[in-house]
Amino acid sequence: MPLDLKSTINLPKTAFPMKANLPQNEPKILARWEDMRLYDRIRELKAGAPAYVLHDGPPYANGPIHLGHALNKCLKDFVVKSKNMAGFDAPYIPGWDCHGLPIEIKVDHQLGGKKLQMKPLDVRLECRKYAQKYLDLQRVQFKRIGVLGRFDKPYSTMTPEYESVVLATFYKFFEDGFVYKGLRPVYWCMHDRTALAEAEVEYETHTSPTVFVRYRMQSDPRTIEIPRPSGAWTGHPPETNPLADVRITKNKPVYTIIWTTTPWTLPASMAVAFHPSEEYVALEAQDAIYIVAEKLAKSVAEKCGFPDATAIAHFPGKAMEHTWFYHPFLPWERRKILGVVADYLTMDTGTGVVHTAPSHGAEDFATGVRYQLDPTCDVDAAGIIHNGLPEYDGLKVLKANEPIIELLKTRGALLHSEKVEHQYPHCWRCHNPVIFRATEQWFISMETKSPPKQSLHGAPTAEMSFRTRALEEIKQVKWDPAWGEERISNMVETRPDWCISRQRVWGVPIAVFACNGCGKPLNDPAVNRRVVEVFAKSGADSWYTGATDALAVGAQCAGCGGTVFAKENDILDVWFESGCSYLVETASEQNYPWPSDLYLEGGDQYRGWFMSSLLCSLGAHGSAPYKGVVTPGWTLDEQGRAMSKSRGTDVDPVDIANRLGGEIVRLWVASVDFREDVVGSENLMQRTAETYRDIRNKLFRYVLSNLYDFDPARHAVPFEKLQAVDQYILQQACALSADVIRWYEEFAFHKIYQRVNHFVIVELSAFYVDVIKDRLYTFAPDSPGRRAAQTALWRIGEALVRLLAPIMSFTCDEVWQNLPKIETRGASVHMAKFPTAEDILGSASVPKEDPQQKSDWTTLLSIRDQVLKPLEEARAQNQIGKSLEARVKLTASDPLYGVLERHKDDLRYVFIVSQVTLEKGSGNGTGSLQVEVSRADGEKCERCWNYSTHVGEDPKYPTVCERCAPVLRQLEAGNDPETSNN
RNA sequence: GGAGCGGUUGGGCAUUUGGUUAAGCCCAGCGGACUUAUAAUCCGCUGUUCCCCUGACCGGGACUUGAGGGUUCAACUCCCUCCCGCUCCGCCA
Repeated sequence: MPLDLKSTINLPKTAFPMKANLPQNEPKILARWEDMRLYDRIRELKAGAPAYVLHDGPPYANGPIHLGHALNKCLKDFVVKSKNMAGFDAPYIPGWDCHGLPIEIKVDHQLGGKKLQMKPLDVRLECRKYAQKYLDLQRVQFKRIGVLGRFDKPYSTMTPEYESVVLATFYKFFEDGFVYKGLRPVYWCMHDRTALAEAEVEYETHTSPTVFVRYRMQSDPRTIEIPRPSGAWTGHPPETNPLADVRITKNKPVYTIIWTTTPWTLPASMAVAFHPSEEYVALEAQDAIYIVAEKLAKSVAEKCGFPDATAIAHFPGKAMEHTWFYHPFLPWERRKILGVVADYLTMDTGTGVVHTAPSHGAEDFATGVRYQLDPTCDVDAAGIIHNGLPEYDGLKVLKANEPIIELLKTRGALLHSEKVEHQYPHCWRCHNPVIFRATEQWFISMETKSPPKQSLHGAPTAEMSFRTRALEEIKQVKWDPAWGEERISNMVETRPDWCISRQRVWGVPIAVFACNGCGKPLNDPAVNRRVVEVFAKSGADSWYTGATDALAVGAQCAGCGGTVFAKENDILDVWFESGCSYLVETASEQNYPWPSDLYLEGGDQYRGWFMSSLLCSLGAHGSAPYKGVVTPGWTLDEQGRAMSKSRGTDVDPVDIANRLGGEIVRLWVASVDFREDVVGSENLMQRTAETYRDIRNKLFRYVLSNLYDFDPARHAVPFEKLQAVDQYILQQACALSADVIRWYEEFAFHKIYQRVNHFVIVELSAFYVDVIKDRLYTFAPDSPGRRAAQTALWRIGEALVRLLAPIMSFTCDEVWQNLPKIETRGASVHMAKFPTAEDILGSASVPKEDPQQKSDWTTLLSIRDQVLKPLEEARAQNQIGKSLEARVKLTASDPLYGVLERHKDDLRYVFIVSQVTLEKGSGNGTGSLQVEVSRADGEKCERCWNYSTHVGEDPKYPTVCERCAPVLRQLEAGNDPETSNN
């Protein structure tokens, strides 16, 4: 009777496809999550659990997502999902930053000239549409790569609720006395008569005149103190003052020489700046002495026409601080020029000395603040100079250059002039050169002491400035990587007062009324509260409708007692808005903790969101809004350079999701060490897809395909009754699980990736699975040996599907649906918890690790390697083909022998050979091992392909071995495999 | 200017809290087994130079973690100097 032996083998069987078809299947899984309201159901499930809040930093809603977004969101998703599975209630509310200049510019472009005729309200409406369009697009894209969160109710900075909290936060600063209005230089377009932000400035080549101008020293050189702290300026006895000596003996006037490309700023010149620590020289020319930087002395002397001048004194720039100079053309009574030091001076061009016009440069302005220089701006919105000498008064700044150069000549102050081509800021819209111009802006002071009613960690703060308090708060936060603390501390230490006003339309207005009488801003808490209420109802647009006009009625100006007010037009810096995000979130989510547990954003946010969130929260709430801050690196291309769309080296995560799968993007994110800059490329995505296939097929598909007849409730074998190798692999899985769970806590996702990959490839696929195939396929379906192997596979599958769910969210949910049904299981893997040791081992009484067993298997695996090698040689000599054709003879001495003896029944399976004999060798204690390979004894069993000397002993089945014959008898007896107890 | 990262075998990614022989995985390459995970799976080889051995292979030994120093009984790991590559933030009179 020809028996179809193959049909009696328990071959793997599964509907879980090898090919994932992720681009097609992921959208279906997403639809299922949506239908079942997965996010909400997790929230319901977690109600009452300890909270863990990762607060989302809002991306800017002005384009499709790029790989940096994907990295950011996937990392957050890993954190949130793993926290949920670790037992926390970890919500995730995504947010969007919707106001601000980039959108307004884009909309301006779209509107073209039309904008000029439009009311602000209508422009705002257009901007809103634009932002909403990209919010919607990004939302779809984030979901596409598997990010799970409250996407149906995200936060957005352009909702009435959000806008009202922003305004309330501003008022809090305002009422607490941190806000002031003051002058500050900004980019200014004379043609469009408007302030420009940095993003609105384009650099174009421009030809400027450059002038070398001498400023005569007014101070008596003998009063100048020359410090010699470190001996760097030795060569002069400490008691003498070289400059004074020179002056006295030579009786020549002393000048310094400045260099500038903007002669028109000279009327606003208030100071000359020297670098404090660079070396300066006094050059003696024919009729004067000139002070310039030593490093530039030679080129200056040549250009200015005294090439033979000799250096008669050396001193650091610091020596010139607090000296006085005459202005080159303004009389002494009208303008006194102060000698100052500034460390931003460079020694590569010019003279090493610059003139300082506080109203026409950011650095100049900062220097001006330090030395209390006059910041008055005599240039009006159209760029016309006022209050000047007749030679240039009433001229536009660029037109004033030539007359001023002439004036310098007449006064004998001009030493040299030429034309130079350089990159100069231009207006993005009209392409005319822009200038720096000091205008009135709103500021939050970094130096204002906090009112006594506020406290910081319970300690009185009356004496601490806002800056100091911020620095103190920074210390309370766990910065990861740790250098972040130093970085943000440096920034807070050195940052100027926060300029929070913008002369723009698309944002939250600085909703303040100004007195018509004296111009003083009205700061009336009652009025402020009324405005917030209107904003909360109708949004910030209400500042531009009539809805808020009457709110100051009845108020009185604190300055002049006036009762008529006008509305301010400036809007708030968008960083102020996004900095309020956690204030907004905690205002609406009552059960949210303060501070949040984690902020996670790129390193560019130290200056941005990390800083503004810190300052806003400090002002409104008295402390930082985060306990921890994690910073991923930047995304680089394969050459290790910043990804660039123009260079074509950018990787589009949505494109990857559509071609390879969102899961591949996620797995890539998990594969990189995100704390450093990360490399992404098509190549790496392809490789990640390979890893994905390994995990999908070698792990999940293999597990599922061997559980088709396994019902855990009936068939699971207790740990004690598993075979040694099953116990071993489960204990390995247990160790893996502990590592993985710990690494989730540390956000060390790349370690999880590596470790899981290793487990799947090396421990499972290349070893365990190979070893148990004989049992799985050839043993009777319900035999204890087969059920034991199935139990191990099942427990591994149950463990890994949970452990990987935060990362491989799609696939794990797919696997979840295919695992044997058990009653306690939720509808999605994302509702489950991480496995415990008990879950994996199936027993609470089994130790997580068995040192004896572990060391035995370490030994056995190393012996396995030593056996595989001679098997390969035998194969090369055509002695055997498959390893089952072999018989292995081991001669070992202790301690190896002891290990082998303990596991002698397992050896043939571990080596996958038909027979193993073991002999004790000489050399006790040396652990020597000899391996001999020969052809297996007996004949090949047609069923299980092992070789046996007992093939054919059962006359009914002449071609099978002693293991297979009873199985066949049983099967043929029609025993239901499910109830058989072979 | 401020902050920071990286340099491991043909390519990519790991590991190394200073200590047994540093190298595991993937890819590419070469060779093989199996056709019972089958549009799969598994196994072996694959750093350099030099030395010993040999007819040749095989085998054995030494060397090797950007360069050079230092600390140490011991350095891939810690420190210093440097080279190369890169990033973010700021500045450019």
